[in-house]
Amino acid sequence: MYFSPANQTALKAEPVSMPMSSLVECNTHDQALCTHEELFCEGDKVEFFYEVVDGVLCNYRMLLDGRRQIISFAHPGDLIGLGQDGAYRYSCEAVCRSKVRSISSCAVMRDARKHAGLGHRLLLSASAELARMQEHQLLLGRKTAIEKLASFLMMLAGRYSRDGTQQTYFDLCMTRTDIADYLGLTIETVSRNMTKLKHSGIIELPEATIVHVRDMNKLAELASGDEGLS
Amino acid sequence: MYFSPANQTALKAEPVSMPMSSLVECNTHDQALCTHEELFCEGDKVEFFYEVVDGVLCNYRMLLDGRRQIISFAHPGDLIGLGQDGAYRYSCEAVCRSKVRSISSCAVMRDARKHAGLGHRLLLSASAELARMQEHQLLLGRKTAIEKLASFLMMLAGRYSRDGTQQTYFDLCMTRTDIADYLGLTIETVSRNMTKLKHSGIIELPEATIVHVRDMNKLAELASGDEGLS
DNA sequence: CGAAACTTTGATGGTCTTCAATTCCGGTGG
DNA sequence: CCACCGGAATTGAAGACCATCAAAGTTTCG
Repeated sequence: MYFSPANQTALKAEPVSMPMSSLVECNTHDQALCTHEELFCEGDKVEFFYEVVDGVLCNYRMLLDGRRQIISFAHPGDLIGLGQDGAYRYSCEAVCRSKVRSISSCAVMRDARKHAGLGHRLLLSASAELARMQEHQLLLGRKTAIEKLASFLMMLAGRYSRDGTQQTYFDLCMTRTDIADYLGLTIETVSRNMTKLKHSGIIELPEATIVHVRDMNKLAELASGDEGLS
Repeated sequence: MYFSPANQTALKAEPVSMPMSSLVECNTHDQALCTHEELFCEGDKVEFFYEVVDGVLCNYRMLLDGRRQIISFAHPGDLIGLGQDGAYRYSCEAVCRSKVRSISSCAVMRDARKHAGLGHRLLLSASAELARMQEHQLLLGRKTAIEKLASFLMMLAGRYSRDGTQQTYFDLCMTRTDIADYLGLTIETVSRNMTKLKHSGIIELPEATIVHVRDMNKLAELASGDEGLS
């Protein structure tokens, strides 16, 4: 059986060749959101797609009793709202001050029929999304708390990468609650394991939401799940 | 906040209007697989897409130490292998005797550029897949063992539905190991909770892999997570 | 029939959750 | 400037749920 050398690769941001908005012939509208502001809600009618310009948003689903699962985070360049027909199947809110560009979903679907390029771009976006979700499912179903956290930090390091190299110093831009709801854990477990990573020298935490990765290899090992914390 | 009346709807098989194979101008090839036979492996070069003709297959990812997470099951009419570029990002094997129709992936991508219909069909397939995966993530991250199992049975009841109504009597077509690896549990936990469902009168188990749902409403309540087992 | 694979059931233990209290941090107003 | 406040994070103690280990029962199939 063959395993890709680095399971994390699928999590890296796929470089977006061109802003979506420039491929569609219609007006776009920029919108600023403050922390925890809702972009749309599960069940809302789909009228727009959104391209993240700045900040971070999260797509999430909830159970009736309030349990929440964050499906994915959307970073600058990411598209939000693809693959919906009719009504959104999840909610979306900003996890920090953010900016999005809204694009008429009708216009996109109309143009997708005419221009093969746009259709292809949509399919690529959907593919990237699928890959990230598969990685996330493996994490949710089979990784331990510390492996989940390590994987999460690796993902962010990849997402915030500049010219292909992972970032070792970045702002999480979110609370422990957001992290917990993404990893299927509680805030206490996230906090405890963050402390473990700190005490083992793998990361530093200048502030609660600012991470400095000191040992990316060890972090990657932990994330891949084939090694525990010594 | 709005919640769709039944969270399970997204899990129902989206009726496939037309077999994929009839939309592509190329030779197709039917292939029979026996239980646990591999269709392809993570890392393999993508040369074909597959349309399930009969049986059930599973897409899965593994960690180095053998932990396995089943990403999705593929039932008749489902497509396998979409959204890959270059190499498969997961492995695929038959969970029971199955038949698949292989279609050249090059031919599909070529035709997708020419025929808007095919491109649209692919996008729809990808959308349906995304919806199912979101549901699955909520399950993996936030549901209890019994809720997971109830959700799983609801999904199968929807997938095996005839003319829109859920099936109350069906064959799981898979072992406890497969179920456990799909739900992020162990076989023992699956077995214990299957017994709980049986003892509470919600289901009957004529055989280990054959389920007869006696109380679909109660099962749905359990699956939605807003009610425990009395 | 007999062996192997699968399932069920029991006993025990570990990981993560829950509940609770304290600390930390940013912002506000005295 | 500092006390005060509220939200977030951390830390501790106890408990629940699920995993692990082990053994017996069941089914399948040569």
